[in-house]
Amino acid sequence: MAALAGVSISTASKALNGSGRMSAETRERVKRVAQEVGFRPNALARGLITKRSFTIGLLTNDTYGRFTLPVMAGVSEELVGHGVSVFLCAIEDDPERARVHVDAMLDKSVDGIIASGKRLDRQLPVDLSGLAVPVVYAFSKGPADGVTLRSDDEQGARLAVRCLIDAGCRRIVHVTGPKSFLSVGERANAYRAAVDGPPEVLHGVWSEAWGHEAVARLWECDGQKPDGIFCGNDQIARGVVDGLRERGVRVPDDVAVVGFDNWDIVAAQTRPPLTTVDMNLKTLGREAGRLVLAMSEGREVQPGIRKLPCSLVIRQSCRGAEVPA
Amino acid sequence: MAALAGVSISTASKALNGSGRMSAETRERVKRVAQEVGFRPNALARGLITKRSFTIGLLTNDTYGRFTLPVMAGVSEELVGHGVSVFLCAIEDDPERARVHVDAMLDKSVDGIIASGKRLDRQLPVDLSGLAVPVVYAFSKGPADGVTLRSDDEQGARLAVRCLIDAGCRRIVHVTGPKSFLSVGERANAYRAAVDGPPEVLHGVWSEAWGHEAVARLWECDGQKPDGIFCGNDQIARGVVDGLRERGVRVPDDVAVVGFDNWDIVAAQTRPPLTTVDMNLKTLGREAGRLVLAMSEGREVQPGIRKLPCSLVIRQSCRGAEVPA
DNA sequence: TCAACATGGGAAAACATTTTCTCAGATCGA
DNA sequence: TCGATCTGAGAAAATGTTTTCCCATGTTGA
Repeated sequence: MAALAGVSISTASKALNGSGRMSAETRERVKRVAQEVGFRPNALARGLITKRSFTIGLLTNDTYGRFTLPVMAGVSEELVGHGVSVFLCAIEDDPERARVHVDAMLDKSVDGIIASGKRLDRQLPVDLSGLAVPVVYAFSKGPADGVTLRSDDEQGARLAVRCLIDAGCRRIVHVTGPKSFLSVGERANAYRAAVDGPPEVLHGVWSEAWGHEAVARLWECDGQKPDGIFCGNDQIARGVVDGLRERGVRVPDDVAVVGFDNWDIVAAQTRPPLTTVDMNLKTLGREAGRLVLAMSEGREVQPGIRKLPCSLVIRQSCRGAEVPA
Repeated sequence: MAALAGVSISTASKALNGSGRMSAETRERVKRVAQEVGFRPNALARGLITKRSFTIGLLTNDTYGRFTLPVMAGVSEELVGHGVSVFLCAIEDDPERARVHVDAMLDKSVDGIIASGKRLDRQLPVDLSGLAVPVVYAFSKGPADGVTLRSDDEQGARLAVRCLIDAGCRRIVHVTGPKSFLSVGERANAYRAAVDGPPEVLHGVWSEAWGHEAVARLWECDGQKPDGIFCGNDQIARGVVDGLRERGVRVPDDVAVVGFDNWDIVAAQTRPPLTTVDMNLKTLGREAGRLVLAMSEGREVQPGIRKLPCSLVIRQSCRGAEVPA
């Protein structure tokens, strides 16, 4: 212990923490010695007395999917700089396992919990309200009086539609996922409001196959063909682009396409690579970390839903403002 | 505290931990009361004295990729049942951040560390040898005297080639990634040993585009065409399948294709869905959790590289034993 | 010169457990 | 009946910090 370098344990503690009273010289000396011997205070002992463990828990039911992965990375990155480590709790929609994880975290006196999921209109299979620790919901549904973070899907959809309009599209249709998803409804509403002509929304499932089929439906009926397609996610967009190519329709020259999610593996490998909406989930994770930290430090945080803006990643399936005027 | 129910604190502790001496009746009573009031010992205080925090750290530099995701889930699932929580440490190949994470974990007295990455021939950008806590390397390169867990890529490749042979293929080529990857060499070696005719290995990058190009090369030279293609990963396989379809070659009837990784989003959406090799990374994660737990409990674990078997997921691009004899 | 006060630093309590000691009473063998 | 052993349970130490007091000594003002 660094106290061997001149002062008592209590003085050393105060020196390192910037509390207590002592000469500037003593404080400096203690700090220097601590630095030299590489002293690191034991977080367990510290946590025992301060009631802060510098630890938070991240609950997620999305262990294979792509949504919470960037969220997790964002949380971890944001917090490590503050000395806070993150417990990863993978629950597979299993209430029992969730309970076990939450209990384990509470035993370890976590300073807060972030609940994260793969759908922002579904709750995790465990009730986190009434816990003694603060909870932040990130890309997951929370209670009405909770602190919730989510992407602004309407704004994202507007971005997509605007990009198509800027590219000169006059007849834009929306091919998207099941109506049961909240975000599907929101994106569709924003699409309807943003588009000039009469809106046309095709609902299906979140797959490439549905993208194919949607193209088939659009092209195999008579009537005017669209010159722009806004897709509910990148998988559908890929199916759409593939379907168009197979029909000899050129993307983006004949029809421009915009996706949603910026799922790199899909968006970048599509021919041509997809212009798509990015929900900035890593930023969302960082924000969740920031908020839960603030709450754990007793700072007041307004409950409610915070919508974080999406951004548009322009690749080649829609070139946006390169419109000829 | 449950000690209010008849006995002293020390007796209560001994009752709940099964240590010390007391009448069976007392022990039962304490346990029952603890259960009733929902008593949960404080892990910080316990860790302070027992030197076990029931906490391990998971270091990964693969925050977007698909490899450590299932590994992480496996670790978390395996350990939570033992009361152990897992610290998620996302380091982006950044030695500085890695250092910070490791320090934070050591401060919190983790019982062990699992180092996980996206390539099993690359070390994480931080030296974990000489730490006071046990380290397990999972899908990441470790030191020679370390405990390392990895997939058995040679066995996986044999599975793939055998499936093609069983499907009746006589001329099988291998389209794979860059030579610089250890696993590429291993899979190629196993392929060469398992195949009947003269081997042919095409190296490229890990992309669909390369799969396309490989098909172009194979079909645009004269000479015998392959009737089976073993691909280095699912993305290449998808490119190959798409390339074949565009040439009017039927899969699997004219040419059977097997991929590697079982990356669901790619393998299942390919037309036809890919038969592919699964590295069972979740199982690998569980095993890593098991090992690090054992080591943290002082049990002896043999250093060395443990290869875990791959399995074959049969979909439609190669139907295996449905060979007509 | 003396009380009042500021300054620097240490002693000890507190945190919630586990673990080692100790000790009174019961049991047992001779 | 007496020492020895066994049994059940509590007291106290220990874990590594932070924090609250407290006490010297020095300084200031009257």
